[in-house]
Parts: sequence; structure tokens; C-alpha cells
Amino acid sequence: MHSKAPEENINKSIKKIDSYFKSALSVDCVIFGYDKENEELLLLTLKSDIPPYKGLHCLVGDLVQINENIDDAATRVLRERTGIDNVFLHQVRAFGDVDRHPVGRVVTVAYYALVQPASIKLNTDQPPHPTWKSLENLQSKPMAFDHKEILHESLLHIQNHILDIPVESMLPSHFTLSELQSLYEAILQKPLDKRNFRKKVLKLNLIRETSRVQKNVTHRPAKLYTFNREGKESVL
Amino acid sequence: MHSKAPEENINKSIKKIDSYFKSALSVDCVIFGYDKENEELLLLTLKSDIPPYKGLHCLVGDLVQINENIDDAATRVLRERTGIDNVFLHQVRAFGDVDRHPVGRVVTVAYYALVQPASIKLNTDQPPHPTWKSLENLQSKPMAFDHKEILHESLLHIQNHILDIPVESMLPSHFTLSELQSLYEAILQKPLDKRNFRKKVLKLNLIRETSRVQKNVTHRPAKLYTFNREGKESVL
DNA sequence: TCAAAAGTGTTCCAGTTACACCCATGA
DNA sequence: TCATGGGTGTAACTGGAACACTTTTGA
Repeated sequence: MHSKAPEENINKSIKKIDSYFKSALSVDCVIFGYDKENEELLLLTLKSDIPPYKGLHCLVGDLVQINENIDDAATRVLRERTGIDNVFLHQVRAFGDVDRHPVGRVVTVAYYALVQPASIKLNTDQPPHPTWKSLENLQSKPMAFDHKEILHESLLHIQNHILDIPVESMLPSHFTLSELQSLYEAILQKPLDKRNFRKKVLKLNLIRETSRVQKNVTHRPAKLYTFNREGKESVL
Repeated sequence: MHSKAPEENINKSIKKIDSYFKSALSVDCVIFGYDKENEELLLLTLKSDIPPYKGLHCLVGDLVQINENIDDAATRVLRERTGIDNVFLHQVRAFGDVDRHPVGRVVTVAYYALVQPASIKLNTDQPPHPTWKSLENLQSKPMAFDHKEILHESLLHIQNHILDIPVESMLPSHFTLSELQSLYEAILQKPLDKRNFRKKVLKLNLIRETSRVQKNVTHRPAKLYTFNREGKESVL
């Protein structure tokens, strides 16, 4: 007979958990924004105040509370630290190297979201002072903790799932095909063929033409399009 | 001036971590095996001894130690609880619902591996008595914790990454094309066309013909093939 | 009339699908 | 000679890639 009385097992489990209770769990949000004017991706960053990373850029993260789901924690942390709400956060994976955090054992779960910086009011005036940074500029700079690796994996993730991610949340409700193409090019970091791109997105039924056109441009005004799956949640 | 003295921040962080220290981290290994004779996938299971799940099948999991990477933890837990060593574990994602574990807050990180049951000596005689179960039979039965969801997500993951996962670890070094096809069919849970399958795997250079043939069969003996990327690590 | 970006089709190639018969062996 | 699974090729279709000129507008 191998099994034991249930109470004994519970006590054993609790004791074991107690003894393992020297680690913490955090979430880190990789928030990508799209800057239409400069046709580049932005990353929402904070300034780390934890040595030895004090002053370096870091992702929007914090500890998970005892009584909240990790998905909910990501939503809360993003709201509390930046003011951003109502965005879709999708898990990338857990990062759990022993020495990834100087204060102690902190395993983190990474989430990404795609947003439109122009439509978001950040709490820039209060700590931790969230700011948008050009993704390209960030590449040449160090980041706090293992956040560079997390950023890199997250970017690879959205590149590999380009057709499943909710890119619609990175653009206003109406946009031109050129704007959409530039967004895809910014994410994939490679140029796309104009005619093939248009054929493809229309074939896929991602978007549909509206009756509106561009205004106040010094060239032939483009038709405005809108997403068919407006409001549809991330598939991935 | 918003920034504070470093020591103050460290202390604040430590205090905060302490107060959050009521959760634990675990790893769960989803170990898929392939049964050549019955042409079906197997799952390595333990019997849970934690109420209210006592007696139900569960994945191979345990708590992560304070000083080990989560990837290392998965390797250790698999070895300690089943005797399996030298397999490639790949992370699926973290599962962190508040009530997923009856003993307390336990966030888990799931890993999968693909193995060949016939080549593995399990510690079946000692607790926790790992045993292989038919994946199909398991579907109709409940499992402990949220392990059914973890299993389901892991299966979807390997199906979606079929060309990147190390299927070679599910077959002996030499195998027939029909055996390989049956394995793919078992993973994808759909039939494949024989001629198209052969063209494809040969074109992709996954495998190469050897000079050996099947022995002791009551029909035309099949040529034996071997993987080109023998020993190559999981890409994904 | 010029500058700027919008808009539009075709051809080629590669990869995927569907599909049926003969072959080699042991019983 | 029969039963069993092994082994093979072609035609049709689909999706991706390459590629250049005309159109519309405001300045």
C-alpha cells in the first residue's frame, strides 16, 4: 500500500510549499505601439530604479498578487503603472533564470499587446513615468534585467504569428492600404510588394473598403479601409 | 526629483516581495510517447495523491527549487519522478489561474517532450508510479488540477509546430516510411496521403534512405530510413 | 505642369492535392 | 497463388513572387 491518509499528504505538501517559498512571480508587459508618422514600432518603457539596473529602460512589470490570475495580473499591472486599459494581452512564455532579478528569485511571465499610442493617455507625469521609445533605437541600448531577451522573443512571436495577431488595435478605425502595409513592414522589418500586399489582405477578408477617402493630402487621396474583424479578440 | 536612494528601493522591493510570498512555482511535463504497434500517442501519467484529485491521472510535475532555472527544474522533476533523462523539454507556457491547485497558489510552467516509450526504463515500481496511458482513452476521463487543459494546449502546440518538433526522438534510429507516416498521423490526428508524404519528407531532407531493410515481415520488406538531423536539438 | 502617392494585372514558379496500380515477400 | 503492405508518377490547382505604368489630387 503506497497511498497515505489525505491529511498527511496535505500537510506534507504544505510543508514542502513553505520550504520552497523563497521565490516570487511577476508579469512583464511588452507593449508595442505603432507610430504612423515615422512608420516605426514603439515600445512602452519604464525607467528601472532597481540597482544595478537603475536608470535603464525596462518593460512594464510588477509582482503578481496572491489571489489574482496571471492574466489578470498583467492587465492590472499595465493599468496601474501606465494608465492603459482595455487592451488585449497575450502570453508569450515564462522566463525563469535563477539570476534574472537582483533582489531575489523572481520568475516572470511575459505578455504582449499591440496598441495605438496616439489614442492612449499615459500617466507620464507620475512614477514610474511610462514613455514610448523607438524600438530601433532601443536595440542598441542595454535594458534592465533580461528584458532585452523578453522583448526579442516577443517580437519574434508577433512576427511568426503575424496573421493571427490583432494588428487592428495598432491603427485608427479607418486607414489607407499604404498605412496598413507600412505597419506590416514595421512589424516584419522587411519591405512588402504593394500589389501583392493589397491582393492578399483583401483576399483574406481582413479589411473592407469604406466610402470615405483621405482628406488634406497633396496627392491623389487614398480610399479608407476598415477591419472586418473589428472587436474580434486575439486568436493566435 | 522622483528617484530615491538605492538602498531605500531595495528595501522596498524586498518588503514587497516578502508580502507577496504566498505562492509557489511548479513545472509540469507533458511527455508524449509513440506506440508503434498500436499506432497511437501515449501520455506519461502519474496518479495524483492530493485531494480532491486523489486517484486521478496527472502530469509529471513538482515544485521548482529556489536556486534552479525553470528549464532545469523540468529536467530534474522528470528524472526524479520517472527516471527519464536526456530528453528535450520545450516550454509551452505558464498556467496561473488562482484556484488551479487545492493546496495553495501554485503557478505552473508546462513543458513537453517527445520520447520513445520502448527505449525508456520507468521507475514504475516506486511512487509516484509513472505509467503510459493511451492519449485517446485519456480524453474521456477527468485529470487532476488543470492538467487536461495543459495537455490539450500542449497537443495543439506540437500539432501547430509539427515541422519544427524533434519527432526523431519518438522513433528508433531506423524506421520505415510507413512508420514515420503513422507517427505524423497520430500527432496530427488525421490521415495523410502516402505518395505526397514520402515526396515531402524526402524533399525536406528530414530523413535519408539506408542500406537496411525490414526483416521477418510477411510482405514485401520496407527500406529503412534514418533522420538526417539525428542529435539536432529542438528548433521550434 | 509638376510632384507625390494611389491604384491596378499578368506571368512564372513552386508547393499542394488528388488519385491507382504494380511489386516483393512469406505463408 | 494469395494476402499483405511497399513503392511509385502525373495532372490540376493554388498561392507566392516579381514586376511598371497610369491616375488623381494640390501646390
